[in-house]
Amino acid sequence: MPDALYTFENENYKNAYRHTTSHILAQAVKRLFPDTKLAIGPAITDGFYYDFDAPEPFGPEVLEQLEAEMKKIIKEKLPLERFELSRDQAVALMEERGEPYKLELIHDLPEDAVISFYRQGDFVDLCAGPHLDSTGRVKANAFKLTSCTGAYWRGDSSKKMLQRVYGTCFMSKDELDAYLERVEEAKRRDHNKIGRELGYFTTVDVIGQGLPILMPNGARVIQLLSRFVEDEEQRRGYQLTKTPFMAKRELYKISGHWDHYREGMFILGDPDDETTECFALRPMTCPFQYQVFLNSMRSYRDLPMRLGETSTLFRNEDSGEMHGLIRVRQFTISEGHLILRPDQLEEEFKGCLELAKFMLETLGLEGDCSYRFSQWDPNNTAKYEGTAEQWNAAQTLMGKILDHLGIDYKIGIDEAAFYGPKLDIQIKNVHGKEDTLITIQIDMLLAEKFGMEYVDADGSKKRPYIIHRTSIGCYERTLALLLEKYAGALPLWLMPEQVRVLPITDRTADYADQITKTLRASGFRAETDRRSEKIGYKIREAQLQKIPYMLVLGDKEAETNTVTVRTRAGGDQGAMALADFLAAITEERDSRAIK
RNA sequence: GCUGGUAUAGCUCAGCCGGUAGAGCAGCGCAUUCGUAAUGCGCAGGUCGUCAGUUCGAGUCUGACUACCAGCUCCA
Repeated sequence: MPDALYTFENENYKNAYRHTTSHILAQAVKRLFPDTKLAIGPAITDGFYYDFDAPEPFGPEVLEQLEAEMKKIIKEKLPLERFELSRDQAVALMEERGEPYKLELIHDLPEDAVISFYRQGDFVDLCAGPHLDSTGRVKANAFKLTSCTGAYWRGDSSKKMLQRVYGTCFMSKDELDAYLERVEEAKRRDHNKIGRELGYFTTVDVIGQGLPILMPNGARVIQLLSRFVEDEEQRRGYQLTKTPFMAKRELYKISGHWDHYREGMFILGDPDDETTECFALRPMTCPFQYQVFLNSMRSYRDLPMRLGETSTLFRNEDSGEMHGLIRVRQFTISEGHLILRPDQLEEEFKGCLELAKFMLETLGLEGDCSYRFSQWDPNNTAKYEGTAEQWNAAQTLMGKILDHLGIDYKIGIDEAAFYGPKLDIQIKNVHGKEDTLITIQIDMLLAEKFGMEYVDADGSKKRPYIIHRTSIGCYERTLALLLEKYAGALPLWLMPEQVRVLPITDRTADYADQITKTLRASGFRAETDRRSEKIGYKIREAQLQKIPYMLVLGDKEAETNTVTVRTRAGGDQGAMALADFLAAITEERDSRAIK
């Protein structure tokens, strides 16, 4: 039998190994805290977890005690034995052992399901398996319990919150250490850390949760990104709009937001008093941009109408949801709506996708993204507008387009917008948590609600289709992911400060200023560091700030009218004529090169 | 919203059993004029997140609130 069978290269073996470790954890918990009830404990991407209903939450000290107990269980080399029971026997066993969560799981199994258990010593768990044959197979020095947090039973926030213990395990201590080091390295790139340290954003208690202040560096990057998007959209036939940040409640009643999204909106006024005016800050741009289309009678010749807006939105997220720049209550998005004839849908959808891909490629993020076809949940229709027929039609159409375009996607049930299915472009942050960066949505419902129509070639009035889309997503989130991707060393064209000019002595400070002036005249963001500090000190500071280019200027350079170039990644590059340096960085900037 | 954790100078962190606040870095001043990741000396900087409570006395103990972090749930 090939050795690879019993390594982590074998996905099945890895999962069985980690799943068995989770059982060892559960056994340790039962030994130390016998009143604890068991929920579930699967293997996951980076390890495993087990959910418990424990009388007391597990703190860090308890995790250490549990690790010690787990080592004992490993040493005992307990064999894992599988056995099957009839439904009645299974229920009786779990009742006897006092495991209400397991009883609920058994109850939900299909009538004809095989009900299997695994036993290791005094510990028995309802489990489909598979497992290793002995607890002794798990390496006692290559596992770690990483955290304990809350998690809802069955992922349902209306159900009880349990204690979830996360852990990881490998087949050697070296692999465990390497994994833990990777996690630490990822944390060092966390935008929430470096974004604050490097002056991209901050938060302030008195302003409130989810309302970050963009500092000069962050504001600059977002300005550069939004200019880039607006120019690119203009090139691709978009018209620019600028619509209000708020509207009367009546607008949201038409769009359906009042019924489906009220909890997510900031409302100004008493929403229940119909005798007074009530406003709400906009959580989306759609109903506002539709007014542009509605402004006059539209011909089939006017379509497609592509509307773009750098649009600030407000969403009243629950208090625990905010995270750095990734999840906030006010954000600005590259929003747009395309109003179309049905025959234009596929072509325009493709155009939106090409634009999104162009943006992602330019930023260097494309390789980190995955696609999700977000559909409604036919069992949860209250969340959605429209009929099953309308949803099926929209989703079938979208599925066809995605297949034509050869998009490799996974399906997300109950992930749709309330008005239609979405293609979400997903990306993971440094913690491995996935968020939507870009979304393209087909909407066959709102045009009807707003009475949008165009006059077709035969003179009859027709209902247009609408695509909702972003091209680069929302700027705050995109900035966060860029900071993480590049650990703060953004591509030259996006760097808030592109060149730092460093005179070695006061004698060359004026020459340095002259160079800075020339660079600025060519549109570069450059600063002179005129302080009376040693060159090593100035370089260190510029390096820590990830400045792409440093120009080190001493008497030699001033005399020969040259600049000595240092790059943040490559160190000293030697002396050259300013014109040559300028030509090189102009090319790098204008091509939006990723270095 | 839920679970757990955290909150001391701009930043990173000390501060014991409750007795009135400490360091390094950053900042400012002076000296230094230096060739590729930290020059030296000095100065200044804090209603210990906020509000209550216990106590002769609270950074330290208790409660509520606010914000931040991780996870859950929810979402761009």
